[in-house]
Amino acid sequence: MKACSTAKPTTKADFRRVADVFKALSNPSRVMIVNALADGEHCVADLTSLVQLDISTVSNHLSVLRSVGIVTDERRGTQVFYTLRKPCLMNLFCCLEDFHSNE
Amino acid sequence: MKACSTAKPTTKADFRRVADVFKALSNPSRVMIVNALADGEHCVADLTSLVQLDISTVSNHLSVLRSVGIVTDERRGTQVFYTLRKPCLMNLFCCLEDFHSNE
DNA sequence: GACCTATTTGGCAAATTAGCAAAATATCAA
DNA sequence: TTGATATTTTGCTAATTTGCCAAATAGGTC
Repeated sequence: MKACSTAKPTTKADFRRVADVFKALSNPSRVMIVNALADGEHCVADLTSLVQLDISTVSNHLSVLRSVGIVTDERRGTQVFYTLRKPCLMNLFCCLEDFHSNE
Repeated sequence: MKACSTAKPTTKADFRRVADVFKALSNPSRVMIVNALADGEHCVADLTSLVQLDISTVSNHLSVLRSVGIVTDERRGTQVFYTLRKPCLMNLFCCLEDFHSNE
């Protein structure tokens, strides 16, 4: 409800950057991962058993999310834990949810 | 700030649907269009001169946005006016903006 | 060293992409 | 009906991107 604290995108580069973030979210498995991380951090193995893909594939998905700043990683021992860096994304999920059910 | 009124995505189809919406936003020109529509409706010709592409290309971009429910169209005379159907997207733009500038 | 977890790299086939041009459609007006 | 304007649809191209896995590599622990 509150206004933007910063300016809207204006330059070509701005729009590309925003688009890149959306592109990172344009894959079902990655959406699934983000959704899971909304409840708290998870290690790669956890996320792998969640999305049921090869661990290298999941690692690649995570690097896509990381590259646009959606998640952060933190190594703790032999494991790497991922955290959702932009919880505001979950509000978006709310906003989008009724897309399909809309008249 | 307020909680989700509906449930989070759970099924494979849910996640694909959400991902599809993001995919529609994964193109700079389409982001530009959505951004413009945030200020009010625009006809196709207006949007065409905004993004500087062939009108048929713009029309295709609009149909992508329409297909996932982000915009609606309304014919008025010979022109077709497009409206942003999910203003909540603009909140997201706010949320995303500082992605690149983040540490 | 052995062992576990995760990342990187390379490769592949398939799918998707953005764009334009030309043809088709729609609306209005003369 | 003819013509003008606005938009959409279709067909096509070339280029890019995709998701995935397997193998190799790296980092950490014991």
